[in-house]
Amino acid sequence: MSTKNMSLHDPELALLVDRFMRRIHFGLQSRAKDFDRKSVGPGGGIILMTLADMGCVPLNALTSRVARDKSQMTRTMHSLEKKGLIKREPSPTDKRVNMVSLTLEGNNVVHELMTAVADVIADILEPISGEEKQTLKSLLRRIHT
Amino acid sequence: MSTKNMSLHDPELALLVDRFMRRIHFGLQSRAKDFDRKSVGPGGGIILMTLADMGCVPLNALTSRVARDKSQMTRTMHSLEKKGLIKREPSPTDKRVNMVSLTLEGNNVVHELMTAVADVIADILEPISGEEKQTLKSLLRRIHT
DNA sequence: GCATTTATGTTGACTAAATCAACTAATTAA
DNA sequence: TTAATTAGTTGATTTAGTCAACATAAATGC
Repeated sequence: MSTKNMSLHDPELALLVDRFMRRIHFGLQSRAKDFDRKSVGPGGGIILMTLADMGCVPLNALTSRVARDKSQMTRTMHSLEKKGLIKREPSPTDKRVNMVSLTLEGNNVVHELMTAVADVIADILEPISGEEKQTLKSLLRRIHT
Repeated sequence: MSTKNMSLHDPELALLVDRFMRRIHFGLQSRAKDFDRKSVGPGGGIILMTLADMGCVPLNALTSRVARDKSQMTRTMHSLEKKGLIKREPSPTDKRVNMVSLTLEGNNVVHELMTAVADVIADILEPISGEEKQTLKSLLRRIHT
């Protein structure tokens, strides 16, 4: 209900962003064999990369960062744990919370994953200049604050 | 394998974009009751908005624009058609293709949807200036060319 | 023209992800 | 110390994504 922004055509942004994300998805799929994406599962990749970015954090912090339902998060964590990519340890200060972090193996997988993603994104961003890429990233970064 | 872009941390972009999209998703969900999102279904919204943007197009054009599998697209179309939001008519020049377009009812729904989306996006974009919003949109637009 | 190939769209079977409600246990606030 | 929150899990259900097989129409190549 905010009246602060009256720009008429903002929904276009949703379309553009969705397309962007799906293009990454498609690009990764075609290279899936190159880096064994199956070991991560289609939905696990972003979570692993986010985790690499965050370090060792309470599960609920990760959950809200990636904006997924907590119940689904439990299952994804379980699956990634079974594959030896993440580890969970109870927080010493609060017995409710689980601290999650990447294992060494997880770090390796994330590294491969990031290489593939960077590659796909480089292709997608091909129409804009390097400077513009920086602008794009810094704008998105500032949005999520 | 493109060597044209060596920026080291590009995967971050995937994370940022994913977060952006999920925040829209969440924002819409909380307002779902305001505009009867159920009539559209969780996945139909972007397709309807894209269709509003494209007009009357062959199904395969829409399919590749939204980057979904064609089989899933068939089902989504079927569902939206049952709800009276889109119509399909065989192309006169090519009997294989279906031309899809919004119905009047579909246009109404899209309008409500766009209002809601614009509202959510306005909130998400709150940290950046109006000029920067324009920059963001035009960058994304240029990427998808 | 006729055979081959390619493109559009549909169906079926299957897997993965999202959603929602109910629940336990630990913590905090009243 | 009761009541309300918060973290996380489990179950049931819905929705979406994937992949192969298929029918039909159109384009391509002799």
